[in-house]
Amino acid sequence: MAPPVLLDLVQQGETISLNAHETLFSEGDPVQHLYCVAEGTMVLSRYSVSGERQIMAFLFPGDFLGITFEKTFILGSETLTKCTLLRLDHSVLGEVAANDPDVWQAMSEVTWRFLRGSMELTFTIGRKSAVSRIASFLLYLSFRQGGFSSPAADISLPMGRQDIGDFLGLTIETVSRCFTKLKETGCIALPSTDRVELINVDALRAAADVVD
Amino acid sequence: MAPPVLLDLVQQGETISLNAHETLFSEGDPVQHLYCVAEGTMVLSRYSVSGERQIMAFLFPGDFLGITFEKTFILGSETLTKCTLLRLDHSVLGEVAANDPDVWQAMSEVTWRFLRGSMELTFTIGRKSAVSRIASFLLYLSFRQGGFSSPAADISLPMGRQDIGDFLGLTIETVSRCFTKLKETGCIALPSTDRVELINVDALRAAADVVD
DNA sequence: CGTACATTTGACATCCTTCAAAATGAGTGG
DNA sequence: CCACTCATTTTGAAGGATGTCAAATGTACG
Repeated sequence: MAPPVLLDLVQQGETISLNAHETLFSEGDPVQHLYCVAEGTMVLSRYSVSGERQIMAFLFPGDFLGITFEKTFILGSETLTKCTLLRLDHSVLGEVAANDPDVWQAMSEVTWRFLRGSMELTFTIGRKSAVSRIASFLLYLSFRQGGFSSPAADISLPMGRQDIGDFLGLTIETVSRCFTKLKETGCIALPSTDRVELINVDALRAAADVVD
Repeated sequence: MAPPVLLDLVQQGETISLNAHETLFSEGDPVQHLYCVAEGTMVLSRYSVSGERQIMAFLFPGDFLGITFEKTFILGSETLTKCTLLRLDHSVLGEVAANDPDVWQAMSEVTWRFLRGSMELTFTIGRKSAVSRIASFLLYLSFRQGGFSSPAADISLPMGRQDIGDFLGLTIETVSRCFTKLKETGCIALPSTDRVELINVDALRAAADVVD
């Protein structure tokens, strides 16, 4: 899934470790490194003046951070769990990219994947009810954790309810109520607070309004 | 604002004209051309299975369409007004880009600008009230129409209330009510249905929750 | 076992939507 | 130039979905 060219590159860099709920960089920090998540889960987010957080993306192993042509980060990044990351100096990336069009290609590919995700999120938040948003989110996690050919039926939730709410534009209470509702309607089971089993995927897809 | 390299390129192509409310391309169509809006206003949008429209961006003169590495469009495009566009075959773009890193650079720049806009929209829809969304939207138009150094105080609305609603995740009624509310609070004046005057920009900024 | 924190549930308020009707505005023919 | 018609916008009233506030339950960790 992740472009091999970039993986190769980033594996030449250093490995860094972070604990859960640490900040890797903040909005406005100068862009110095290209990162790749090796283990753990992170978020990219933006805060309003009043301190509200909008999570723009969840990042899982294989995802990149810092693929940008901006001088400063327009999003902040925090860990949700313990994480290990691969890090490459941006100047090195620049040098390599100047001589290797494949690197440009790969960077564009990653950027476009991110853009698609961003538009998907806009669509989800703009046009869907709370239950639909949660259902969509669970299907998204299912794909991310199992791959597109074999979506996972047993999902882990490395993020808390607050994080999910900050992603989908909902409050924790609403998130919780929607989980309960999906459980009651037989779409999912909740064996524990950080785990979801997809019981009836068709019904879940219908709830997410992605019927085809 | 628009990268000169791309403008030069696209000016070598053909000029096409469209009437108001025509479709330039639809979601899923093969990407064959790079377009640049010369005159008029357009939208990029996506439809849900139930036929609801989410507008992802408004396009004004100088904006590009079809800067993508995908084979097919992931968004559809429609005109709001009479438009003229400059069109360049994508194969030509590919050839030039292969030899000229400046073109890649410019394309990335445009992509990132679009991405920033997309995240701005996510933030607006996810975290703001109806009035805040409308206020933010008006400030956005003010910048687009006057430039960042001299935002316009007299704004034209080439889009209808439905379009604004489809952009901000609101109904036409709510959009209308918010306009009325902003008028009543002295932030704006509505000399006609497609025109807005910014009376009290500070108050509007406060309403938009972008105080700094 | 006990504390601290996250999640769930409940009751109520609020905002936005929905449905319906009135007002406004643009285009057309008399 | 004025009346007529159609589409769009505005306004009103009522309902519903989500947010807010508060309490209870559940879970992790010392």
